[in-house]
Amino acid sequence: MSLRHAVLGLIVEVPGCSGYDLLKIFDISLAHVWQATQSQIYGELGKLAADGLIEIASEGPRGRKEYAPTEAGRDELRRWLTETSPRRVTRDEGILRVFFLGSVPHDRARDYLRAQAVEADAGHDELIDLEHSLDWSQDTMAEFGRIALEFGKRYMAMRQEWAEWALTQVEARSQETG
Amino acid sequence: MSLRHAVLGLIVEVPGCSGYDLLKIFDISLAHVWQATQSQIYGELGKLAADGLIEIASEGPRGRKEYAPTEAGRDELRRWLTETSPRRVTRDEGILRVFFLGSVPHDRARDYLRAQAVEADAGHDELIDLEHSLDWSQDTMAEFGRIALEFGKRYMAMRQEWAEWALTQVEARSQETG
DNA sequence: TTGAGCATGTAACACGTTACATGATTTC
DNA sequence: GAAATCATGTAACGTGTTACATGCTCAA
Repeated sequence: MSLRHAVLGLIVEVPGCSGYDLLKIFDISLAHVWQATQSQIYGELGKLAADGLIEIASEGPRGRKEYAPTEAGRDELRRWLTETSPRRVTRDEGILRVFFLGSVPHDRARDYLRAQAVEADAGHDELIDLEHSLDWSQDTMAEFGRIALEFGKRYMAMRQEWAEWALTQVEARSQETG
Repeated sequence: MSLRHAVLGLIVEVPGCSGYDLLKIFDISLAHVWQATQSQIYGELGKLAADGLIEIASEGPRGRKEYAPTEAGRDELRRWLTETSPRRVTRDEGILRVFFLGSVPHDRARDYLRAQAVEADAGHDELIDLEHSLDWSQDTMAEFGRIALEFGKRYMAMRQEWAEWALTQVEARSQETG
């Protein structure tokens, strides 16, 4: 139930935010960590409110609903963080495809790995831009947000280096076999 | 539809394998790349066969069904690899939690990051064991399997280094604020 | 006044997880 | 003959995606 806790956590960290605000946070700050769609977010807000973990603190123009955590909600967030362990769910289509690159001509495999390197580089740039666009001095998530961002940067750099290394491996093999 | 292509790809690469064999391959070789459950695998095999991308090559004892790809199946695998791009779906509960570590006492946050470092190290060891247990000389996936494995090893190493760096950051901050 | 952006919600479908259910073969 | 392992399948439920549907407010 990570989406539930992602939404709950954001309501705790960003008080007074609405579903619409959350949507932007997911699209920008959490884009590389936990994706969520608009319908998931609104759905989860309704469930969290029904379960008494968050509540509508105020209503604004255009039907805007600003949420705040309840005490039960804060407790649940802490419980999740301290009494449960994250599970590692691994699904990486980019790497999955590598297993099957033997089914396509060598030059196609090389194209693929080159594209992977480019993608990783673009992802790295995206994170640098994000780093510059956020107002860290104001942000309650400043300390741990920076730590998560650093992970993203290292991840993208590693991925790019790996793809470039992989290219050298495939090219060496192409020479051998002709 | 990555699961579909993961199953199809394995039927192409490992001819004569059954659902049961596939299950083991997913649990061992693909554990860090694409998880799948038994019910997903059997379900997908049925759909792939119904769509004419694979077929039952022979039946063994205990109801065992050995599959082989059809020409349409091989074509579809190549089409997937060359004409579509992998999409990056990012969901990492371990990193998600980092965003909310400000909600728990500093020493709990440190415990969490320490556990992350230990987990990454264990994952690295698991991949080393896998590397030693596979018979690379016989394996049709040898070349690209090795490249994927190298990714896993770099990923785990990077993750461990990051968690250890994160710990130093949090510890420095603890000193400052008391 | 019109368009951009704010703001919420639902319905249908696809994908993934857990648990249940069954039975054959081999090995000790 | 009992246990381990091989082997397949389904049902119920939970999560995630896509598309649809609606309406308000503010600024140019």
